[in-house]
Amino acid sequence: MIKSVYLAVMSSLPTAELHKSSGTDSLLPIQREMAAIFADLADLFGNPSSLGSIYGLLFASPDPLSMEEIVVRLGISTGTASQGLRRLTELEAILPEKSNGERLTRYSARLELRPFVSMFLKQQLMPRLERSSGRLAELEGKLPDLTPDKREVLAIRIGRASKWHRRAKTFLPIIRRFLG
Amino acid sequence: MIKSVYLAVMSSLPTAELHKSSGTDSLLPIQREMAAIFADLADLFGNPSSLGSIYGLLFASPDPLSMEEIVVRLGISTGTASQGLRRLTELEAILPEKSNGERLTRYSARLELRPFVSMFLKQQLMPRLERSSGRLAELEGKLPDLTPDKREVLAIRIGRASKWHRRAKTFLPIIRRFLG
DNA sequence: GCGGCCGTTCATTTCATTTTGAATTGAAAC
DNA sequence: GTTTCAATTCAAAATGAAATGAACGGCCGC
Repeated sequence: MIKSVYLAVMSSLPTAELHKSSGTDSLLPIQREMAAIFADLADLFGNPSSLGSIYGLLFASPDPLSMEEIVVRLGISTGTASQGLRRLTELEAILPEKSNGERLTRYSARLELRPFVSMFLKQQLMPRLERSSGRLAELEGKLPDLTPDKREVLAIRIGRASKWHRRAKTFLPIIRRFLG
Repeated sequence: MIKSVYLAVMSSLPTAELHKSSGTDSLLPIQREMAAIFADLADLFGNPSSLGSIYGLLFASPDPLSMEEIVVRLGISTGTASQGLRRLTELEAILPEKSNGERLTRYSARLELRPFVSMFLKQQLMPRLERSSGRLAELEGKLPDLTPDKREVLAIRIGRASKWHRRAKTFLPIIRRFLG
């Protein structure tokens, strides 16, 4: 039924909430748009868009927000918020802060891009590239089964695919340094 | 029911097919593995894995294959094969060849990586980065609505996100040249 | 024309991923 | 010890992308 974060926020936010802390109102449209922008980017990189929404909201929040506030502002469920906050904390994309005297944890966005990119490359790209180049290497073991003419062709092709992998792997650290 | 390309090929390939052209048999395990490797890579980059399977099969085929042969060898439907072949042809990742005198088209893999990477960057990444940096720029127009203190914080943050985008966009052409 | 084979299309199905929300946990306050 | 409230868990529901396959279109040789 609810089709987007935009609609969710537009429709589900009680007026009371809007005015709880005056001066926050004018921030909402910006937070909403930022959440949407980061949601897009998140799924561009294969993450659930809710991750991006949460990060985007925090990115556009001068002050740390509690999970409750995030749930209300984005119109998402507590389950999604809880899991998203955990994941973002693991990625070191956000910072949980136990504020003095209060029970609840508030979260703020880390503004550096480096940990983000770094984690993505190290956790998503590298392992998969390693695995597929390993499989390519194993494939060479099957070459002796083939007739000589086919063996020659396949040897060349496997070699070429392996070269792609090597190039990609040398590139990752460079990207990491440049964006960090 | 059928859980993977591997199982599909293992279970659904009639023995008759296996022996139609002798000498091709020993190639099959390699083609199967190559299809699986490329299927993984395809979805790593956000493409349907069938695209990767088809390309991988052709990559491990010394001679061009017809759609029918692809369907049989991978155990996929004609619909999937047809769409996959069209897309791969558009991406210039494979080469369709109308062989002399025969009605059917045969396909072979282009072995260069460049068109692949190039198309991916140009068609997938660039447009989305452009769009989100556009949205960020528009966001600056909403800054005047805010109180001065919040305005200052948000201006800095939007500026930072914009910088990320600029960096990413300058990087893409470099990657393209390096991998091409 | 006609017949038959390639290939495409698209409504439907399948499947994996993401989200939900109610029940549960756990820890601080009293 | 009990109450309370933030936060987590997880089975079930919703979503959306991909695959299916039967119906369709069109081209080629005859």
